[in-house]
Amino acid sequence: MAKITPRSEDFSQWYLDVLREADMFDYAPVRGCIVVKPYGWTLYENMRDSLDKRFKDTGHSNAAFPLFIPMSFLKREASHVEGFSPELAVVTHGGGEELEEPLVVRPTSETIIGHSYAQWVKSYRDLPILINLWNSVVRWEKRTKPFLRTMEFYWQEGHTAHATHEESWAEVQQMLNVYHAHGVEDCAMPSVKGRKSRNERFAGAINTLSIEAMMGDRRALQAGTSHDLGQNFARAFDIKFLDRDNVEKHCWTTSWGLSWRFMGGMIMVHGDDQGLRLPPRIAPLQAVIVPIYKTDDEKSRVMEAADRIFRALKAAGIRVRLDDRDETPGFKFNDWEMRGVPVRVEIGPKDVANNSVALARRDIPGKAGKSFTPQDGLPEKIKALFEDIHNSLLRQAEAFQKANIREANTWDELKAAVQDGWALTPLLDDPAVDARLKEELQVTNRNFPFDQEPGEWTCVVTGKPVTERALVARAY
RNA sequence: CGGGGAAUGGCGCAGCCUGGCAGCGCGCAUGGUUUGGGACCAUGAGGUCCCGGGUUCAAAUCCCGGUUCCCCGACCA
Repeated sequence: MAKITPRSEDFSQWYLDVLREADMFDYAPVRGCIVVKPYGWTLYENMRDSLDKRFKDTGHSNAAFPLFIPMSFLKREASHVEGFSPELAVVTHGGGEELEEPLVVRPTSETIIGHSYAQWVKSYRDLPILINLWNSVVRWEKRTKPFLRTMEFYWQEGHTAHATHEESWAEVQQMLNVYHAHGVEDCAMPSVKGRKSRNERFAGAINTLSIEAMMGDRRALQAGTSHDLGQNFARAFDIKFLDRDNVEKHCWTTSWGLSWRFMGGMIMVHGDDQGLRLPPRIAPLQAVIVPIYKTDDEKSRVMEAADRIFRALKAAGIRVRLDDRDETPGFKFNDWEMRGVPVRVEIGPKDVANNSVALARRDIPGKAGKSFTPQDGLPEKIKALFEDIHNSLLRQAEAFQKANIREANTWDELKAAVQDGWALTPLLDDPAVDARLKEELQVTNRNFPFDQEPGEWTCVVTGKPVTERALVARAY
């Protein structure tokens, strides 16, 4: 009864099968848009909440800005409008009448934020402004895939304004680190921090940083980006302040975003042929209890114990469900495995007699992941198991990533390396170089990783001397 | 937006070529037997055959137009 296509057979189909079987989403009647079902949305909420806490911890506050942006706002920053115009949704009519000025459905909020910041900032005392938005944006995509690329997507966008470039640049780096830590610590998802090539920069930025994660099919996913906007938007929107030296100056602004694509990425990193494997810290359900019985007498004894355990786990703060559905245990095992629940607690008549339970961990399939343990101290044991599972998922993902990044110091080595993995290769930061990678190898420069030894290298495309290497891969 | 595939009950599909009662498996409902890795039997419910037009005595089937999904390319988080 193979409901899920094996990953090795067709990774893309596997991804869609998993989302369906885990009850994450529905297709919507609108092209490129999706309905997120409770299980999928709860997962998103958990990721959102853990990220939101990190934003608050670094001094940011949430706010809300309009969905509609006057077309003229977008046009104020030349490269910004040039970058986004092909994918804008534009409202031309309202209340039955044609609008004097079309309204753009926000593809991102830099411009309308800029308008407000210009009013809010008068003095260096007003800085920095550290604001984050949780919202959805619309980009008219040609080709979509649930969570990874949808026309409307939910995300957060941070927008900050600073008095100096030193300070804004520190913010840009800090938020990239926040994204990376969220991946590693909340989602057990490793990624590579680095600088995007000029060609891959955000429209209107002077520098863009990214974290790149390796999916289960070895393709790269840009999981989060952080932009140094320099003074481009400050100039376009007149965000100026009077500094200590009584000189009027333009602000330095940043923006940084992470979308529900990250969730799709996490699924593609951890999932296996049985379905989802969710990291405990963000899983909608961390544990599920499956009662096992034959007779009514057994049922009453088992359910009594199962309910007691359920209450104990819940009281300990564990997100747990007692699965009392009228299904066979085997069905429930498979069902919760598809949904990626990290820990399963099985309790049957023998366990009631022995004051024990069977614990099964999702990260280790089959009997190998099963163990019998006393009921006493179960909440603590399960919490410890969560840590184990988190670390095990992280280690597996890290090992996979490491094993599939190869050094390539010549064009031929690059060509070979990107067939089934990533290449770390000396590359000149030049749009023409990026273009050639795309044309000839269907790969892109993901980023120039920060964590590398500077050296004397020769660009594999141009033969020119370079001091750093880039990660090159096929990407989502 | 270019090339290729597809849309039939909740899910997966057959039927289409060669027009003639809309089917199968899973799921769902009810009853019974079951239950430590996707149980079984019986009975039953559930359909604008993606949408619109055309051809025909008759269209899931043929023709035209459109929508959506999947895969491969160009663009993006």
